[in-house]
Amino acid sequence: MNKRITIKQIAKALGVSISTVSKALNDSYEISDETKAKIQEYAKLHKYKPNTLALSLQNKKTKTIGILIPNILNYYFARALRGIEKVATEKGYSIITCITNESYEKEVETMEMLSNGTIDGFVACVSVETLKLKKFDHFHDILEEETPIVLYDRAHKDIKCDKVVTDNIKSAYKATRFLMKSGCKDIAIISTSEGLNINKFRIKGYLKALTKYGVTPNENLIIKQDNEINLIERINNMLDNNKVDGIFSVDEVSGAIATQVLNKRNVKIPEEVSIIGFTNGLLSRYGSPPLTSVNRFAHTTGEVAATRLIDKLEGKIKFDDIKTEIIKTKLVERESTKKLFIKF
Amino acid sequence: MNKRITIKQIAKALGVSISTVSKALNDSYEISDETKAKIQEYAKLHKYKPNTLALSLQNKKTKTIGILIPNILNYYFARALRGIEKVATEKGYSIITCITNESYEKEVETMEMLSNGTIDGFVACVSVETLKLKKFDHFHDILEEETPIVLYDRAHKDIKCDKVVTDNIKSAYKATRFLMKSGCKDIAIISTSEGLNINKFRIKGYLKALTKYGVTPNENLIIKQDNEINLIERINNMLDNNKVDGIFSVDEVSGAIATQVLNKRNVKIPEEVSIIGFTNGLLSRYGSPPLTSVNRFAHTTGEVAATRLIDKLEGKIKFDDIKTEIIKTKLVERESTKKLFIKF
DNA sequence: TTGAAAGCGCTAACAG
DNA sequence: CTGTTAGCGCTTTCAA
Repeated sequence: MNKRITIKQIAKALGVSISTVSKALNDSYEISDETKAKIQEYAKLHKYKPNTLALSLQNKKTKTIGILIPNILNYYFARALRGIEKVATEKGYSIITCITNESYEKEVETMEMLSNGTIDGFVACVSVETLKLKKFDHFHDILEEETPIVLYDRAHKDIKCDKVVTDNIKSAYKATRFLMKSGCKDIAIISTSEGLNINKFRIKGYLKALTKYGVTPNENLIIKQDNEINLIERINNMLDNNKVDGIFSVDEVSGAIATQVLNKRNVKIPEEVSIIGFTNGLLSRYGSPPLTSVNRFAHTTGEVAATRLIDKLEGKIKFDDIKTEIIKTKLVERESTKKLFIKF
Repeated sequence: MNKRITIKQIAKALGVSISTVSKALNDSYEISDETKAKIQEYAKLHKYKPNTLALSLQNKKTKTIGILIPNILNYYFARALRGIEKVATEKGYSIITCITNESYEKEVETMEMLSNGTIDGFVACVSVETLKLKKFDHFHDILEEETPIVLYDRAHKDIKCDKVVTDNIKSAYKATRFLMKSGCKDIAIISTSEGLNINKFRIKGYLKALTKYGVTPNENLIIKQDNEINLIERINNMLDNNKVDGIFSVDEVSGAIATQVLNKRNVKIPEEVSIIGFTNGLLSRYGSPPLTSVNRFAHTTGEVAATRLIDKLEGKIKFDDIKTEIIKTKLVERESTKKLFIKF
C-alpha cells in the first residue's frame, strides 16, 4: 500500500483534471475516446487500482460481508464457509471471516468491530455460549441499525432475522427409523453439546421415532453431555450394562469415538452394532468402517444464506421481510449399518 | 450501517465544531473537561462508533491482514488460521480470510482485490496450482509495492519474503526411522499431492532414512499421485504384490484410507503393518486405530507468521529484512505403531 | 480552549 | 468534452 498511484497523480502527470481521469477510468461517455485512451493507457502502465476504502466511504457500501463461524475445525462449518464464499465471490462481494470459538464475548466484540462501516451485513452462526446465556442484544443492536443478518445452522427464536437451518427433528427421526428398519432394537443416542438447542431437537426426533414405532425410550441408552471428556468411559459403561445394537451419534466426533470403542471391544460393525452419525464429514467418510451418516448439505446452507443476505443488501428483498429456510438432509448409507432392501 | 451517528451530527447537536468533537472523543488535552464530558456522554448515549473506513483512509492503514488458505477442509490450515486469528486479534488487527481452493486464478484475483488498500499485508499459503505453474508475478507485484507478505507452510524460493515452514525432510526422516526402529523392514510411502514441493521433501526424507540405515528403496513401495482417485486399488495392489510391514502416509487423508484398506483386509495394525501419518489432525486422532502421526504445530505456525507480519507492519522489522522460520515437528505415538522402548 | 480549513482517494452534480 | 466544487467521516495543523 505504498507506491500505489492515485487518480490525482495521473491527472497531474497528464495535465488533465481529476474528474476527467475518474470519468475516463470509469469509461464515461462524456470523455473523448482520445483522452480516455491516453488516461487508460497511463493507468494500466502504472498499475493503477482504485482505492476500495475511498470508494466504500463514498458509496456507503463496502461490498463485504462478515461471516461468523463458531469453530472452524468442524467440518460442517468449514463446508458452509465454502458455500458462502462461493456465492459472495460470484456476486462480487468479499468476506471477512471471524471465528468466535464458541465464545459469547468474542462474538460480541467481533460484531461490534465489524459493524462500523466495515461490512454491509452478516452471515452468522450463534456460538454455544451465547445460546446458553441467551443474551442476544448484540444481534438486536445491529438489526436495529438495519444491518441485515442471516443466521445459519444454529438460531434462536428471539433473534428476529433471516435463518437457514437444518430440519433436525425430522432428520433425527429418519435416522432412528432407519436403524429400526434395519433391525436394531436397542438404539442408543450420543450427544456431546448438550447446550445446543439443535441437539435437543435431534434427541426429540430420536424419541419421536422410538415412540412412533412402539419402543419405550430407555434412559440408560441416552448419553448427553457438554463435551467429549470421559465419553469413551461412558460408552463402555453403557455397553457393559445394557444391550445395545444401534448407536445414533448426534455429531461427527462422537460417531468416530463410538466407532473406536466398538472396534476396541471387537464388536462387529454393523453385524452386532450399527452406527449412524450426523453431519457427513471427513470422519464419517474416512473412518473404519466408513459411517452411514445424515448429510446436512452444509455447502448448500452456506450458499442459501449468502444469497439471501446479498439479495437483501441489493434491495431485492425488503429489510423487514424475514424468512426461515429449511435445508433438507439425506441419509448416506455406508458400511456402519445393515443394508435395507425396502426403501421408505 | 444506516442509522449510525457521525461526528458531524454530534457537533451540530451540541453546537460545537467538528474538530472539537473529534478531539474530545480522542480524549485530547486541548479540550476542557467539561466539554469533553458533555461530548463523550452524548456519544455514548447515541452509541457513536467511529467509521473504520474513514479512519483507514486517513491513516493509510487498515489494521486488517489478508489470509490466503488453499483449502479450509484441511485440518492443518484450519488450525493455522486459528493461530493467525489469535495473534491478529490480540494485536488489534482484523483478518480477511480467503479460500483459494488450490486455484491459481482465484489466488491472483483475491490478492489483486485485497491489495487496493483493503489490507496492510498478507499471510498466505501458495496454492498447488500456482506451485505447479511456477507463476509468482502476483506475489512480486505486491511485494514491489512494499506490502509485506508472510508465506506459511508452502513456499517457493522464487518468492522473496518471510516464510514460516515445516522441516519436511527431517520430519519424514524421523518418522521413517521410527518405523525402522520399531521393527519395520518393508516400508511403503504414500503421497497424494505430487505437485507439492513439500511432499517431495517428505519423500526425500523417507529415502534418506532408508539409505542411512542400509535399506535399498523399493520403487514398488512408493505410491505417488496427484489425487485420491484409485488410491484404494493402488494400495491393495501394492499389498497383493509386495511384502509391506510399515506405511508412511504423507498426508492425513491417505493415512485414513490406508487404515481403511488394512482393516478391510483384516490386517492387524500395528502387529502386522504399522502406519504413521503426517499432520496430526482429527482423522489421526479419531481413527480406528488412532494413528501415530507427525504433529506439525499448525497453530504455532499461524501464530509465528502473524506475529512476523504485524511486527513488520508496525515497523519493528524493516521491510527488506527477510527471514525463514522453521517450525519443528514432533511424533505423536498412538496405536498404529509398535511401542519403542529406546528413545532416540 | 475552541474552530476553520485542508486533505485522505474518489465520485457526481453542475458549470463552462 | 472537460473542469470546478462539494462531500463521504475523520484527523490534524494552524489560527483565533
